[in-house]
Amino acid sequence: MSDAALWSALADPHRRAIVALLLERPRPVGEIVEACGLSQPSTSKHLKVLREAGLVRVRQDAQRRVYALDPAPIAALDAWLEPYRSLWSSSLDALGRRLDATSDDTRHPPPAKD
Amino acid sequence: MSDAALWSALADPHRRAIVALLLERPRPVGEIVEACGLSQPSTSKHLKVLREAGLVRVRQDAQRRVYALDPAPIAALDAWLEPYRSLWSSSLDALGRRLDATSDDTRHPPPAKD
DNA sequence: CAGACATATACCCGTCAAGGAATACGAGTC
DNA sequence: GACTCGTATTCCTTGACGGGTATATGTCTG
Repeated sequence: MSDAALWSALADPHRRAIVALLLERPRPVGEIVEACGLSQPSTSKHLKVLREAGLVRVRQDAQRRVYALDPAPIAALDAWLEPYRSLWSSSLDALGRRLDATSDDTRHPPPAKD
Repeated sequence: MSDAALWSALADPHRRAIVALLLERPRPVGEIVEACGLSQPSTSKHLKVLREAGLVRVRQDAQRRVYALDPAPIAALDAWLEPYRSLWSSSLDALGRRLDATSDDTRHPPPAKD
């Protein structure tokens, strides 16, 4: 059920941008507004969607509300595509080019997979 | 083409169901229609969306069109959440570093994991 | 070639989500 | 308490999306 909320929350590019922003560090709303170039109300509404999907949590700091990423739903996504992982672990060679073309930003050194 | 198409394609639960069906084995349209209980045209439209997102490919077999899963876009999804994986794989460590990065502001909150 | 079958497309409609403007709410400050 | 700042919520409009019915396209069979 909340699975649907997770997917529809991440379906929006602005919200994925927000999630990416919060991956770097928690941020107050104003900072997010500036970063994604939307109006403040729109940003707040996106944050509400992310909040209700469980993707972010809020910490109140005076008048500011600092949003931070909650890893659990993204871990659920990882669990979702678990059954599909075998599809490309078997045909890894034919896939390397596609992966290279689509991955935008890999700031991580060789990851401890599995 | 873009990963926007991929996300919006997978945002729909019916399409995720179709993808799950095709994970088991390739299927002709009629079988998919029956399985997800939609009308044939609706199913065809969903299949078109999945096709344009690169998630499925078609093989023509007489009058039938057999749809099969293409693993590449799902692998791209896997690549997308690669930067997030550290959030739960080494949960405490990563969280600690993120909270530490917060104190670049003038204040520094206690690391209240709640 | 006609007719049956499998799938795709066109068209219409209801619903819903996203965006902006205005406004309300809450927390600090004096 | 009044004022200000930061954020959330409401109202409204618009455009995209999903579903269904009807129809077109293409393929096989006789």
